[in-house]
Amino acid sequence: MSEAPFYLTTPIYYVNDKPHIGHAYTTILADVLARYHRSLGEPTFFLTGTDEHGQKVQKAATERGITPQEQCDTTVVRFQELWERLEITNDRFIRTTEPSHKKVVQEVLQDLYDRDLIYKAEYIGHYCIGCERFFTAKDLVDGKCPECNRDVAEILESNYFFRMSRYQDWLIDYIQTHPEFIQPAFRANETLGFLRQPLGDLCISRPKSRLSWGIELPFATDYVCYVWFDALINYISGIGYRQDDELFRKWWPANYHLIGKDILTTHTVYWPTMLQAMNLPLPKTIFAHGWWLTGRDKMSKSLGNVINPMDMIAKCGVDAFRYYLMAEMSPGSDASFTEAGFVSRYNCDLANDLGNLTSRVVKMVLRNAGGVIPRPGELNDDDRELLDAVRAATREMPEAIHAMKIDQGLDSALNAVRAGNRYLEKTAPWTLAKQGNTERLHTVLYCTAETLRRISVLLQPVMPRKMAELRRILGLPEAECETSRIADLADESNVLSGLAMQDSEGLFPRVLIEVEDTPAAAEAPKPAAKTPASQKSEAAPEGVQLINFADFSRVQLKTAKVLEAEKVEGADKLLKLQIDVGGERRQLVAGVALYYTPEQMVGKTIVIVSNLEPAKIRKIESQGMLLAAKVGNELRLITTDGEIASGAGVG
RNA sequence: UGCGGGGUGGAGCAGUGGUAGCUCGUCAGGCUCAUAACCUGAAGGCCAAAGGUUCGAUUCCUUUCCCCGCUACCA
Repeated sequence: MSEAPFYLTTPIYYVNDKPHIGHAYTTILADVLARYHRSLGEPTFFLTGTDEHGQKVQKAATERGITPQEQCDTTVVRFQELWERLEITNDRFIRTTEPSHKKVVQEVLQDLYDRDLIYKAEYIGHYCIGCERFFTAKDLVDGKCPECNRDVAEILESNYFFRMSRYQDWLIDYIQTHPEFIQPAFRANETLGFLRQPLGDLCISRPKSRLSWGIELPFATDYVCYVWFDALINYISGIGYRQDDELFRKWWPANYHLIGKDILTTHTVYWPTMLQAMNLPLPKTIFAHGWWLTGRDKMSKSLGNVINPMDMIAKCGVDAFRYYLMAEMSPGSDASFTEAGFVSRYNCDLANDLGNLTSRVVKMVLRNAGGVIPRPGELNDDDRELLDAVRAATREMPEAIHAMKIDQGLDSALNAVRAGNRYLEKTAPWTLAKQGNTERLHTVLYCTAETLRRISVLLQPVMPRKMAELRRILGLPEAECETSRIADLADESNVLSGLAMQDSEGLFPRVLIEVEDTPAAAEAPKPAAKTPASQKSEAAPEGVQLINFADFSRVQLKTAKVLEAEKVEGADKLLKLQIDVGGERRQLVAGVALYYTPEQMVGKTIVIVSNLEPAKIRKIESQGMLLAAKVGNELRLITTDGEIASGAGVG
């Protein structure tokens, strides 16, 4: 087997975040990969950790009246405990507040500064006193604070910049000549698309007056290092860069940086240019995975549809949770997380196929072979067919792992399990027992047990606890239960015969779906529990949602008279209207410019939604919405049949 | 509006320049060792649409339509 070292990382998670399924998925994926590579006999190093500097930590600490470091120390355990619970076997957990990391960051900064790769520049910033926040010119709306719409103060600010722009052409060339560098391939295209625009220099500092919780710039002690520059360096500071050369040389460059697709640019643009500036080789592959969706929406806290990993673990256990995440998503694309899908996969793959196969073998060995795994006789074609199916899975699993197609590897393993159930059906050991055909019976029981043993090895990286339990059931010595290596499966000597099989309550007991299961609801992806807002009405046919009168009454429709109308500068679909609503003057922005000229609008009586919350369109406030009928390329205003006072209620 | 992703049998998803595959579901049958499980068989797809490249495309190219995310001149 390969002796090449294998180094992989997850992003470091922001310590102030609450762990959610996105964190859990990335980390479990990394853990599964790490375990597989160890299982294949490769020296492996798996790094994860937390990003602990920045505004949010500082703010949270201030609110709680503790130091930022204390804030980090109390929140970091949320990740550490979850990883322990999820059986994560990272070799190191790096925190960006560790002295060793800070030292490395400072040395890198000093080195780049000495080589004129970091420089100081001044620019105008905009500060909102009310919000206590800075904005760039681009952020402002009508020259005002985008948050509170108040005036902002212009402040001359200085910061330090990394000369990222000079690496643009080099990076484009590198990405084009290294197809394995950014995976999946379409993410490389995305990065190249980003690089078609001129690449600016990267601001890497914040004045301490604005942000004090960070790593001090060694050449400018009134500044701290800002976000990514500090965080990205963890990938090398965590394995001994500028601390232990031998260690660093052993692991760098990384085989994989696993990331979510949301932080693609930082990893495929910022980080490579930083490494190039440091004269370090680039990681072999940056792999961006997709997101877990519930129904149609991205899982996010703001949508309130986060599935708490812990909830699902409580239901079926950590191993099943890991299995589901790995089997259900093809790494790279998005996938849906539904409770129904979870339970279905658990019952089908784990309970019915694997758990049940185990149970069948256990019961027959206990009943028909005195509880001891028997010695096989001559193998016939059926036996060889089964063992070949297992060998195929043993071959396909490493291929799948190296191609980052874990879902397919698991499918191969499950195919071997199904072959086991098929084999029992074909050889019918229960009949052999009745016939007293002991030799054949023993051979069949042995082959099935051996199949289970090998499958336990193939699936151990995904389900470490349950596969250890399976190995215990097979009577393997305790020392061999917790760890196993695919690399050892090449040796096919008979290790099971003579072992005392242990009875089992059931490896994966079936679970019942608790959710109410109308046929339609079972088919459609279920929204996660507790998403009242997204639940569509169930009575309405074909997606039309019925509302009751009370719902309708909430919408206030009124007549209005158009007083003035003008085109919105730089927008070809919008008109800005001044209207009269029963004596009240309002401004309204309407997307009707393609159908009505401003002159046509003036004097018209229109119908508006008068209690719609104001919104900004093209930075212009719109206080309501006019009604119009539209089909295809035609649009007609809704107006009244004859004159009526403006401000009249419509209903 | 722009960028990105996607449209494959009832559902969820793989996949490949050369007879279209998996899981679930459905229907029929079998078995009874087993976790109301397991096994066999069947039905069900012109791989979104139209062009093009090719000896040949679901797979490559172009255009169109639809869906999703972000975005936007939806409000």
